[in-house]
Amino acid sequence: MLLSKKSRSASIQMYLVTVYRLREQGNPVPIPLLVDEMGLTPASINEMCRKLEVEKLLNYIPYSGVNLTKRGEELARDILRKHRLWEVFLVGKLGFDFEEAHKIACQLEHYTPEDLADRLEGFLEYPQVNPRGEPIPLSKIALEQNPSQPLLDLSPGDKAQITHIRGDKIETGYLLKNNIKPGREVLIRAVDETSILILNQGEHLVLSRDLADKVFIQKLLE
Amino acid sequence: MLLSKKSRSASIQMYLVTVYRLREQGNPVPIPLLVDEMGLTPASINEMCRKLEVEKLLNYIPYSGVNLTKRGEELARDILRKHRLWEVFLVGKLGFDFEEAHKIACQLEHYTPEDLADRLEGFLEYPQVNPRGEPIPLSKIALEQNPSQPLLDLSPGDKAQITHIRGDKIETGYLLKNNIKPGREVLIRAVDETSILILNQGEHLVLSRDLADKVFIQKLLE
DNA sequence: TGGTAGGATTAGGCGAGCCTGAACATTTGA
DNA sequence: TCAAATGTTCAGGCTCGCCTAATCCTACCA
Repeated sequence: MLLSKKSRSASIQMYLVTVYRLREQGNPVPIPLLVDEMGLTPASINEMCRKLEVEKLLNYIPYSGVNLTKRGEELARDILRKHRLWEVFLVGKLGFDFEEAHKIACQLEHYTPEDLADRLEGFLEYPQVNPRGEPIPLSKIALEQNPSQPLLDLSPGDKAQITHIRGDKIETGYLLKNNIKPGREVLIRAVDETSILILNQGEHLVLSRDLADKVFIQKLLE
Repeated sequence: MLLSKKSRSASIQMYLVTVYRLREQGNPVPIPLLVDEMGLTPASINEMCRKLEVEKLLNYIPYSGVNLTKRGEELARDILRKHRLWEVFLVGKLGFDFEEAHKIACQLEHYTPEDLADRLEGFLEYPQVNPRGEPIPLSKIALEQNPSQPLLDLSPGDKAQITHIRGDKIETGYLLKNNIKPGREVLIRAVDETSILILNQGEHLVLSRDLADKVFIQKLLE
C-alpha cells in the first residue's frame, strides 16, 4: 500500500475530530476534557493519544493536553467536512431535526469515501455551512488552491474567512468574546508594527500582531 | 434495554444478509459457499454461525448449511432494504455507477437507523427496485400490513409479487430456470388438488402444490 | 463397503479498543 | 513550601472478530 493511504479506524477518526472541535476553545486540548466529551476513562484516552502520537497525528504534552499535527488536522478536517455535509443532507433533504441529524452523521462520517463526499457536496449545491451555521471545511483539493494562513499575513483591503484559532485558553477565550470564530468573514482595515485593525460583522476590532498570528483564515477572492 | 432491541454488529449483519442473498440459490446455504463469498476462513465462519445459532438468528445443520430463522430473516431483510435504498440514492441522485454504489452501500447499510431508511425511502419516492432491478424489501411496518405467504395460499385471480424461495438446491434451480424469482409478479390462473397454474411474465407455468408451497409472495391489491 | 476428499471443529493466538484498580507525578493554593 | 487535588501511567483483563494448524468426522464413490 502506498504512502499512508489508509483512512484509519472509526475510533481514531472520532478522537481526531473531537480534538479538532475542542481546540476552538483552547489549545492544547486537555485530556480530562476529552474524557468528558467522549465518555471514556482517562486510561483509555491516554493510551489512544499515545498511540496517535506515535502515528504522528497528535502531539501529547502531559498535564497540558494534545495538539493536532498537520496530518492529524487534515484528517480531522476531512471527517468534519463529511459530518457537516451529511447534516445538511439529513436536515435539508430528509427533514430531520438537527439533533438527530448530528447523531446519524456521527456514524455515517466514518464510512464516507472521498468521492461520496464530493458528489454529496455537489448534490447539495456546495453549502458553506451546516444547518447550525457552522462552516463546512473545504475539500483537500479546494484547500490546496486556497490554503489557510495567519490573519497577520493579510494586507489592508483583504477579505477573509476565519477557519480556525490556534491560541491557548486565554487567547481563544478573548477572541471568542469578540466574535472571532470559525466561519466569520472579516475585512482588514489597517496594519502597523504592533497591531492590526479589522472589521468583523460591522464592528471594528484591534488585535495585537501576536494574537493576529493565531487566527487562521482563508482569503476570499474579491 | 427492552426486548432485544439491539441491532447487532456490522459483522453479524453481514453474515445475515449474505445468507439472505445466497439462499435464493438453494436452502440451506452451505458453509463453504459462505467461505467463498465472504473471503473468511472456514474456522471463522463456523465459529460465527454457531454463535448466530445460539442467538437464534440461524439454524446450522453440519455438512448441509445454515438457514435463517424468522428473526434472522427479519433482520437480514431490514439490512437489505437499507442497502438497496442507498443504491437507489447513490446511483439516482449522485450519479455513481452501480458497482461503486454497491460497495458504498455495503458500509452505509450498517449505520442506517430505521427512521433514516424510512425517510430516505420517502425522499426517493418509494422505489420498488434498486438500479439493477432487484426488489427492495418492504419495511417492517409495511410488511405487517401485507405479510409474506406461500404461493399455495392464493386463489385463482389473485395477483402477487414473489418475495423469496425456500426450496433446496434442486427446487430453487428449477424455479429459477422458469423465471420464478424475487420481484416477479405472477397471476394465479387455477388451483387443483395436485397443482397450481400461474401466469409469469406472459408465460403459463404449472407448479406442483409441493413446489408452490416453497414460493413466498406478497399479495398485490387489485 | 471402505478409503478418501473435503467439511467441521478445536486449540491457541492476535490486535483493537476498551475497562478497573493501584501506583505514581505534577500542579496548585493555603 | 508542601500537602491535597488532580492528572498520568502501569498492569492486567475483557470482548469481538478474525487467524493458523492440527485433528476429527462424514459423505460419497470406486
